Amino acid sequence: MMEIYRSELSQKFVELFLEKMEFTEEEFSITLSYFKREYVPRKYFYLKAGQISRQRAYINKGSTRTFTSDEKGGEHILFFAFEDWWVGDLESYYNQQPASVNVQAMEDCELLVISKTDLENLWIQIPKLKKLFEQKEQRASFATMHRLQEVKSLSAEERYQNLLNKFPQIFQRIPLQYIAMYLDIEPQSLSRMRKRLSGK
Amino acid sequence: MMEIYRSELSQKFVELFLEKMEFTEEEFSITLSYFKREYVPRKYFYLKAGQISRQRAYINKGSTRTFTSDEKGGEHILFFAFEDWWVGDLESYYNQQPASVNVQAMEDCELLVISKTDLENLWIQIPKLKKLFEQKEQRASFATMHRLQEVKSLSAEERYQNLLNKFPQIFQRIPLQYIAMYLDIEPQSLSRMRKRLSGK
DNA sequence: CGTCTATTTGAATGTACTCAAAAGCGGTGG
DNA sequence: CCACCGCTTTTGAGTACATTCAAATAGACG
Repeated sequence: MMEIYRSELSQKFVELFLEKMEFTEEEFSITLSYFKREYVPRKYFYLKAGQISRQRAYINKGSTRTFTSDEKGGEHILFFAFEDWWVGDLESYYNQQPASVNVQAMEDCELLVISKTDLENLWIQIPKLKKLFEQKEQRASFATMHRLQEVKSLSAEERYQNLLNKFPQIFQRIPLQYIAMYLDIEPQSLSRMRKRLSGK
Repeated sequence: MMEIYRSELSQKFVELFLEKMEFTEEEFSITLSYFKREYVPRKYFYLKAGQISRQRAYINKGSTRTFTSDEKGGEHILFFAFEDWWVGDLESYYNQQPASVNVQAMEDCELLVISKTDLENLWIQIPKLKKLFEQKEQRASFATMHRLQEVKSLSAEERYQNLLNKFPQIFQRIPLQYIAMYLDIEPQSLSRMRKRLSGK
């Protein structure tokens, strides 16, 4: 049995349970015992559209992109995700239906995952855990709404500035062509835009 | 006390509680006693950005648009809503913070509303009611995700076709200029597009 | 019937796109 | 260590399509 050690966990993961949720050490170690580590090397997929998502995943290390493909081969990035984010397709998870999105590692990823059945057992043992996941889902839902509002009301240039404000290091971790997919413009256009704006 | 009579309710509202949720007649009449009617004439606002949403609203009759305004005065429609839909700003409702969206009647609306405090009391009396609202929230969350995916991956023309497929009667109920805001194109462009596509 | 607003049509403009090629960068193996 | 290869980013030029500005038509409502 591959146990997950405390020392290998991100500080945020420990905080989440011990501080924010006020778990006892025992509750935390029970919880931890249900999680498994999953490594996803750069460019590999954690989830492919069409598959059924049977687990929840926490990013302990690395980054991912969640994207859809259109029939013309174009890819459209809905979200990037970094350490301390949860990723997946919740609709696929809850309805056990094919996922509509892909989740691909942008850097080598170490995920902490828990299967649907394990999680359901676990929150019988520790009821307040259910609240935690409901909270996370609500936040994810609000984030999706914010993203929709952003996409609808801001120009590509404004969205680019927003992204840089939120993640100033983004270009160190995510290649330009993917940032272009996030903004829904061509890499050439992003390159020109970047040049134009950096001269200010 | 303005009681709401069964005969004034849309069939869907009755079905929702009596059939889908398997309420008893008593549970249903308790539930109904908490709801109030609210009339919103065409062009009036049910909710304005900046206000705090303190209730949930069910559209018994009419239609609304949920939209954001940008600093240049542009308006961007996130959703239209018709009979049997729930509208509002959930983030504002749950966090008691200013709403980021506007909800405006596109036709004279009759809403069935329940305040946050009433709903909280009600679902102590009838616990399964909480499940219902959680379900509705989850569906709303998935709908937001679908809309985001649509906005990102389809062209204005494809989104127009989608809209027509989902609501063939849309032009009978929603003026062209608002459909243009939904598609994020200018009314002139929609007019030309419509002409072009109708000739097929 | 007249006024106000919404929609349609026309023509000119601009911005992001496409196609194409050059430059930059990273990794591998000689 | 450097030379080569593949891939990413940048730059250039021409094009297409929605936008803007402007005006004409159509519809709604008193």
